[in-house]
Amino acid sequence: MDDRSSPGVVRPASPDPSWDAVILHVDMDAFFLSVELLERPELVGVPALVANRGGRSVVLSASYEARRSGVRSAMPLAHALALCPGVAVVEPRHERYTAASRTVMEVLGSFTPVLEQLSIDEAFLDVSGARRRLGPPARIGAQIRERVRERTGLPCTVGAATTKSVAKIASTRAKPDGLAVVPSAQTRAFLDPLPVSALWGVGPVLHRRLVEAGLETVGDVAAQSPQRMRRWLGVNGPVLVDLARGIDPRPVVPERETKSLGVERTFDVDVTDRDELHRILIALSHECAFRLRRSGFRAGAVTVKLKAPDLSVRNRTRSLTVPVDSAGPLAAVAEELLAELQAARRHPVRLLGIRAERLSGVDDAVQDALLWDDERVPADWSEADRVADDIRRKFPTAALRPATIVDGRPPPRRPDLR
DNA sequence: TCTGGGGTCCTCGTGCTC
DNA sequence: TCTGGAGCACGAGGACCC
Repeated sequence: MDDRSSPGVVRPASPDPSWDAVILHVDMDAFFLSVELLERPELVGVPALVANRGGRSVVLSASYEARRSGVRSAMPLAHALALCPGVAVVEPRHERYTAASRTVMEVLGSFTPVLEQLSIDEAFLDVSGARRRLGPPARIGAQIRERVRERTGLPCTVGAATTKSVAKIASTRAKPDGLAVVPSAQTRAFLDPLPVSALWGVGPVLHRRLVEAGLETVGDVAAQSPQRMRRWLGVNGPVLVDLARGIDPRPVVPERETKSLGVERTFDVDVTDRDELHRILIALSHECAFRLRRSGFRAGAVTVKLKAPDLSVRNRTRSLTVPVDSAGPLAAVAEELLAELQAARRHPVRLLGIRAERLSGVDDAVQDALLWDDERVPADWSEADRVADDIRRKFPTAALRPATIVDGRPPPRRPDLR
């Protein structure tokens, strides 16, 4: 979901674009909004965006008409409304996006099994094994765009190159609804004039450092010696030079291991009340635990995240002796961490989050638990959790919550925390 | 106009063990 | 017994991605 303009895009000059651009990057255009437009045709062609209506919400996805007014993803909604006063605001419906994403990935999987899903709306494909069957990468890219639109009604952009990094840059420059092919022979000519911010991994901080050092284009970085860049930027220095030269050995990896799983909430008004924070933390723990169980994971560590009104963030992590997937033990550790964070520095809370880390499969976790002596194993919450999960599956909209977070009941505070 | 939520990866400091 | 260095694990924080 990027809208940068597309100077420098190398498009196939002949019906047989280079055979070697076998890495394809497929990126859906303004994905969330495009899904909404399927049911809201009256918004086609007008400035529109997807965002929650909360006081501190940000733009999740914006139409290209809205982007012409300066609206961008991740921009505060208030800012977007000021830039584009008549813009239509659509509330997000994440279940629709997940379903659409599943269909898109099915389509992509029909072209090659070597498919790496990067996020809900983009993926890499390695089509080196599909060329004999389907033709050169440019033709495969065109077929993908056609098939995705047939099956879902959604537009997408495809970038093809010899590496993941260049394929991704190519699709970004070809948006929206485009196709760009960068054969190996044209890689340097394509990359050199681009701003250095086009490189994957160059965010605002590194961008500022590079520009201050006079390195404004990708070509500037490519001309540096890897040794000098290592001295300056550490191990990432030579990697950056390689990326700037179009060198990126990372393969397309079909399976990506989940490392952590978290839930966080930003409040419309900063929270100062301890009981309120306690209730929110319990609710977040239940949400996190539900997602752990649904994904078949247990957590080996818990992190609590606090954001202050000045936007500074602090985290605190604790390893668990036994991996868990129940809200009870998760919440108990989270409470301790929250108390420690607040003891170190107390302030109104803008955001509170909990993250389950060092994930293991349920079977691995059970094996681990057998090695521990009884008193180190947390109380068995699994039966209550299973019942709650069943109810949640049968009645997704039911408000099943622990008593501590039911409205109007003051939550009991654990005496040993603080 | 003012900065979400869900992630991954890396660096650095610290404490522990050998 | 003490000390210093190496190696490691862990925790905190930051940068980056979509």
